[in-house]
Parts: sequence; structure tokens; C-alpha cells
Amino acid sequence: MADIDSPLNLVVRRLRHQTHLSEEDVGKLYALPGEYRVLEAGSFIVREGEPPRHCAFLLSGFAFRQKLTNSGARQIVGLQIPGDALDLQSLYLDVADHNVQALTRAEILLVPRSAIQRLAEASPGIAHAIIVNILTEASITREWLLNVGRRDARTRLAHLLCEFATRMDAQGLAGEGGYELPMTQEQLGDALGLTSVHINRTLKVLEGEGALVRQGRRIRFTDWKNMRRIADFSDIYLHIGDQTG
Amino acid sequence: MADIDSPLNLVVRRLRHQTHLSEEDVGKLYALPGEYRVLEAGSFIVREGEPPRHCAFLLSGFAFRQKLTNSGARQIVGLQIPGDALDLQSLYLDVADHNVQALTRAEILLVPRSAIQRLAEASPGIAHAIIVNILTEASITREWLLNVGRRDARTRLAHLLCEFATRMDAQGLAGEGGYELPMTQEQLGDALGLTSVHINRTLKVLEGEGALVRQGRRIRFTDWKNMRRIADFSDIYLHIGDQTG
DNA sequence: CGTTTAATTGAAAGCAGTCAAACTATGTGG
DNA sequence: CCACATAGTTTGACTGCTTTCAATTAAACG
Repeated sequence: MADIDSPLNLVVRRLRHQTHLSEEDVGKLYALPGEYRVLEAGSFIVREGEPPRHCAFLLSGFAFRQKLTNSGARQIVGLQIPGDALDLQSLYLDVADHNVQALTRAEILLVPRSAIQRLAEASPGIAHAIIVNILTEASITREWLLNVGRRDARTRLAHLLCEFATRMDAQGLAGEGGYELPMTQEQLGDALGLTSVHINRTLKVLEGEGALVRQGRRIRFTDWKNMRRIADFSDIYLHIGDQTG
Repeated sequence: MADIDSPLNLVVRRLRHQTHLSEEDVGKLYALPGEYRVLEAGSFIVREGEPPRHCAFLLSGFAFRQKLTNSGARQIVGLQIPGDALDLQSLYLDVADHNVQALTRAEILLVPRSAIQRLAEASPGIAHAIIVNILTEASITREWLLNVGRRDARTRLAHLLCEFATRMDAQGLAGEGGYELPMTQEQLGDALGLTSVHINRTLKVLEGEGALVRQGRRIRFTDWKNMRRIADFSDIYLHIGDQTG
């Protein structure tokens, strides 16, 4: 069951990071009905203030959560990678409190709310996995808040790069020679509460001290341990593989 | 049932903000077993890295969630008021990813994990209320991230004051003549990613422009509408009363 | 009262922002 | 394949919000 070639493989893998799922539950997940869709970069998947209709899973590509101030400044409040759920909270809340947009061209599976609700009701294991998924995202948001509130630009940027690398690795998506960061420097700034200009300068600092190598948007850490130290990074908050269920 | 005098009244009120609870469910909540305890300001209720044993509810007083950087800087990532649950996530995760501390002297009810788990299993309504509670907190964290990442000190501080007033009001704890802010300026700084010195100066700015009046830690807004505008505040993210269930 | 904690104020320094321009990469149409 | 347009990156000079450091005043507490 685990070896079939399904677009949902990464979603299942993601849920299994954190909870034990029975073979039966895994089977039910693979059987989820849904509408497959390809989105261009920038497309909105969820809009703040609107009632949710379905629940989307990210099959490939990247997405982000975003909020705006009244004056138009943007804060990216979350980053989703392949296998991540995009709006599980829509299963329980009637109004979206933030926007979700495709960061790159992305493939998603739009699953009807009711289908997942039924699944969660029928299977305690899946219900548990959904909650753990939600809680993990909340934990990441708290770490981001610490990052933006209390770390300087260099540490802050390094921390985001470490988190991304760690999450990609957990999904089996990290390559040997580093990874392609799917964000513009402006988007990095919006995620970190900085300006794109300062992101550029801070990237140069990290590059200048030999912590990483860049080629376009491809990033490779020269020394993971050193990068961890620079970034003040510890992965407990990602809750990868620590839930016995 | 709603009029009895129980220490859990505020907890029930809080859950009812967001979801419809049957009389039966309310009865079950009031019947929750638990150990009543009084904590001094600063006491730890949850410690990062430790496995949770019980789930606490705040009956009176205030508490906060907190994380530290390696260099010792503190970020307050959440604020709890009477009626709030302090660690619902302990029901689903095996390791705490942040600390929870009493902000003031506080009364809490320590409920065994298993009791709530049984309750959630037995009552879909209560399970739903728990998830909505968790999701609301996550939404607040995202708004805080936007606040810290993209708003200047004046707006940022005003926003926190508005949120506090709104949440207190929803719990029936707001007085006519403003409210007593239960935080030192240092703690305000830690919640907003600022220094205590700058909090002090920013409070003076808000006071100087006549947006609020202070007497010690008591704060009164002179004009709620004006304060909302200054703070760029909108309460949708608090999800007060918008869940049909 | 004396002691401790919190609030307040001033002066100076610094990190990050703003503004503007140049440069590079990518993509499109002729 | 080139010319042009567009989006993103890079760099410099200058500004400014917030921090830092230090000292003073006020409030809370036994």
C-alpha cells in the first residue's frame, strides 16, 4: 500500500511523520475523492473572509499563507511544501482568517469538506492525524513569531533556510547539492518581516562568511552543523516523528 | 445549567463563544474532574521539551506562552485570559514546544488528559469545541506575527491593547472604565518584539495624542473607534461567535 | 522606612528601511 | 535570432526607528 504510485503519496507521507496510521486508514486516504487542479503561481486557494468549500492538499509546488495590514504591507505567515494540507482549518471554521496562495505553479487536490469530515468521523486515527497536523503548523507559527520578534536579520534568514531544508528533507525532497528556494527575495522579506533589499544584503553576508553557496535561487549549506548554530535552529518545534499516537 | 456558580463558568462561556454546545455537553463539562490549584506569578504550567500530564484551564488571573532564543531573548507568543485553555495541544502531542507561565497569581484547574480525551471521544460537540479553540489560538498567533512583522511600534502596541480589550469583553470581564493590563512594560515588549524602553515611549505617544488614558496599569480608551483605526484592528481573527458548529 | 521592582527619561549608536539606479535573467513577439 | 519588455537582483547613499546604556524617579512590598 505504501509503494503505490499515487499523487497522494506525499500527503500520506506527511501525515505519517507525526502519527501512526493503520494500513486501513492509509487505504482510506488514498481513496479520497477530489478534483485535481493545476494552479499558476500567485493563484488564490483561500481568501480571507470567505467561507470555505473544500479542503486542498498540495501535491507538487509550493504555497504560502499570507495576511495584509490595512496599509498594504504583507506578512507571509506560513509556507507549505508538497504533501502539506492547505486549509484543514476550513473543516472547523466558517470564515478564513488569512489568504493562501500558490507560491509557484502548483498541483493541488481539492477534496470536498464533507468527504474529509466523514473520514475523520469514521477513523479516530485520521482525526488524530489531522489535529496533529494542525498543531504542528501552529507550533511553526509560534517559532516564526519568535524568529521575527527576537532574532536579527542574519539569524532570522538562516533559520528560515534551515527550516525549509529540514522540512524538505523529511518529505524526501531534499537533494544532495542543496535545494532550489522557490521564493523571490521580496517574498523572503515578507516571510521574515524584512525588506527585499535587506534580504539581499543578508544573503550576501551568509555567503560571504562561507555559510552557504548560491547559484541563482539554488542554495547549498557548506556545513549543516555550522548553519544550525548560526540559525539558532532546533527542529523540535516541527514535531517530526515524535507522536506515538 | 448556565446560571450555576461554578469555577468553570468562564471556561464554558469561552467554548460557547465559538461553537454551539448542547445542554448535555455543558453538563459534562461542568462535571469534569480536576485538581484546583493556585499559582504564583511566574509559575511554570508547561515546560518546553517535557511530556504533558494534564490539561489546565485558567479560572482566574492571566497566563502567557513563551519561547526563548539560544541567546536568552524571550518572545511571548500568546496571552491567556480567564476561561482560556492553557494546553489543549497536550492532548495530542507528546512534547511541549513552548513554555506556559502564570502572568499573575492565577487559579487553574488541572484536568487529567484522559478525562478530556474520553469526553472528546464521547461527545462530537465537545471535540469540535476543542478544535475550534485550538484553531482560534493559531489564528491569533498569525495575527501577532503580522503585527510584529509588519506594523510599527505605535500600531503594534495599540493592536495588542485592542485585542486584549476585545477578548476581555467577550468574557464579560471588561469594565466600564477601561481595564487593568496585567503586564509589565518589559512583558509587553516581549510580546511585541520591542524593548521595555520603547514600550514606555510608545505608551506615552498614545497617551500624548489622547488615544488612551493611563493610571498605573489601568488603561482606558478615549474613543474605541479611533483606537481601532490607530491599531489597524479588526476582530475577525478572534473568531468570536462565527461558528455555527 | 528600607528594599526591590517597575517606570521614566536622555543621549548616543546601530540595524534595517527608504529611495534610486544599475544590472541580470527571463520571456515574448517580430 | 534579435529587440524589447518585464521581473528580479544588486548596490550605494542616506534616513530613521528602535535599541542600548545609564541614570533617575516612582511604585510596590515586607
